[in-house]
Amino acid sequence: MTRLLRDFFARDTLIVARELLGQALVHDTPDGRAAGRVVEVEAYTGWNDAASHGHRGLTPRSAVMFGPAGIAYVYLCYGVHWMMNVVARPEGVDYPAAVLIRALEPIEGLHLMEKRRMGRPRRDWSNGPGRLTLALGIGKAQNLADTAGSHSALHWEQGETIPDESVMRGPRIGIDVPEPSKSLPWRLWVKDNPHVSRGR
DNA sequence: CGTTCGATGCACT
DNA sequence: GTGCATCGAACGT
Repeated sequence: MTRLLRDFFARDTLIVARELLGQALVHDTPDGRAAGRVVEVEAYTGWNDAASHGHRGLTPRSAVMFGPAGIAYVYLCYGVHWMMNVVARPEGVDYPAAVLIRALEPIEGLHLMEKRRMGRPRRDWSNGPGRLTLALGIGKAQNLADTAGSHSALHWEQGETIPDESVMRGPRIGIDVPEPSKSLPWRLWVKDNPHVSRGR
């Protein structure tokens, strides 16, 4: 198994988002290991991205998006759901950027994932940003974790390469559209994969 | 199948 | 005080 290290994340945000498709997100916990293949992501990047938490400048919450690539940005949404991002940006630039992980295909620790998802059907274990964090046991404690460290409990392992013809792109989900930047096609997913989120 | 709507914590104004 | 990068229960087809 080959881990994805700093160099992978220290590149253009859209390149990282594209290449994250097909890679494995792995979390080792006292309960065991659980892992899923990335099948859906969203990029949030740059000063002009009005949908990005970094858009309004550096705040206590968004500071991580201005920091080193490979660090996890985990935050609570709607008071209920934890969302996981990974900081992705070339070195030597100063804008905020991260990739939101929106859906995984379960590949390891299936028993553990089923337990964490309380017996729901397998297809619903990790087909949404708030669901995959439950399935992998990711929460507040993983915010600021270094996913690119060579011994990190939360990390990435090299998976399959998704061919260009299987990569679909469209507007990001759950954001209002008035600002032009919000309709950018920065949601990427694997074509026809049943574990992609439904989107509302 | 589909749609609606309440839950819920916290960063930010 | 306001507004979310959502989910799942509950209801109507």
